[in-house]
Amino acid sequence: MGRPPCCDKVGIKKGPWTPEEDIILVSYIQEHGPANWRSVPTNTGLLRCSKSCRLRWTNYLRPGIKRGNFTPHEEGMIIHLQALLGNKWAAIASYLPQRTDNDIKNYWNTHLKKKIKIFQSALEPHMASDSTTYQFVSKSFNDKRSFDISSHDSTLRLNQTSSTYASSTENISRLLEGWMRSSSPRTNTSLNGPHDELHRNTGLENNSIGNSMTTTSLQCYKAKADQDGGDLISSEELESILSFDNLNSIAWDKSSCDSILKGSQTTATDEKVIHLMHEKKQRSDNNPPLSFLEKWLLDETAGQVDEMMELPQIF
DNA sequence: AATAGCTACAACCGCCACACG
DNA sequence: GCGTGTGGCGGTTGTAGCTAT
Repeated sequence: MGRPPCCDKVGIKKGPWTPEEDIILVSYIQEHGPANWRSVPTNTGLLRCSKSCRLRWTNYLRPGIKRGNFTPHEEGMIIHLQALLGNKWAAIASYLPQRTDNDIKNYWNTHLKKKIKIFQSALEPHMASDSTTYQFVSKSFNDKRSFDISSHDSTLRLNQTSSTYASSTENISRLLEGWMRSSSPRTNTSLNGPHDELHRNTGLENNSIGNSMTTTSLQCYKAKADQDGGDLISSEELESILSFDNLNSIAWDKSSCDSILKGSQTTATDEKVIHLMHEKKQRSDNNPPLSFLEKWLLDETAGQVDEMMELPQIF
């Protein structure tokens, strides 16, 4: 016997919500809070299923939702995070608190995917065989420090970025937790949340960590290494962890890495991770400036492939 | 003016993970 | 440990509005 539907389909209204329905839903939630969705249709008399009520609230009626055009900054973040995380719209949305996952998903499908596709097709004939669109776009963003991060301070903290980007350590921890879950056998999760778990695993105190993505990578690495039994962590996994730092182009400064590790027991793998980070920085330093590509990607009116044909000149 | 095609986005569907009895 | 209910997520669809012919 299959699972019964979330609600009785008979007599359930579908399609666009009317303003009257919205008012009923909003006033109910204002009174009772956004919980126990199953009881919402019954208690409000709405001829909608609980799921529909929840979606209407989370995607449209919830306070603090920003509507309208995406800014170039938001667009850049979506492109970058999508390249990094894939179609994890909820995770991406956690970095844009004013946008819903549905909004971001729609925007990606209707605007950005197209741009990337055109970009990719224009690029393909001219790209070296080991280059990918992601790497290219990623480098482009990194080189431009496009998320308002100064390129001069090697110990940058995320609170120097705009208010919406990676604005909380919780967001970062959530992201890392997701990675931890998918890349290693499931372990007991913390009673106090993933952030606490990270602190426990790394042995580093919250106030000494700050919001540095570099630090976060190291935390993640150490937690992973601890889970796997010390230094049993592959270069590939390390690279994967370190790729988090592409999020905001935190500078790869060896001295800051050393200071981060100060106070915790330094192992051979610690040295390995620092070495890898150093190498990564050197590679990144050698990348040619690609800012015009970023401009093109972020340009609402872009779309002329002709301009892209200029690409080989810079390679 | 009519209509075919396209675009944007709200809403729906199905699946999954987790909590709970 | 198992079955069930619920909420969350990502993919897809439906449709209103716009544009081109």
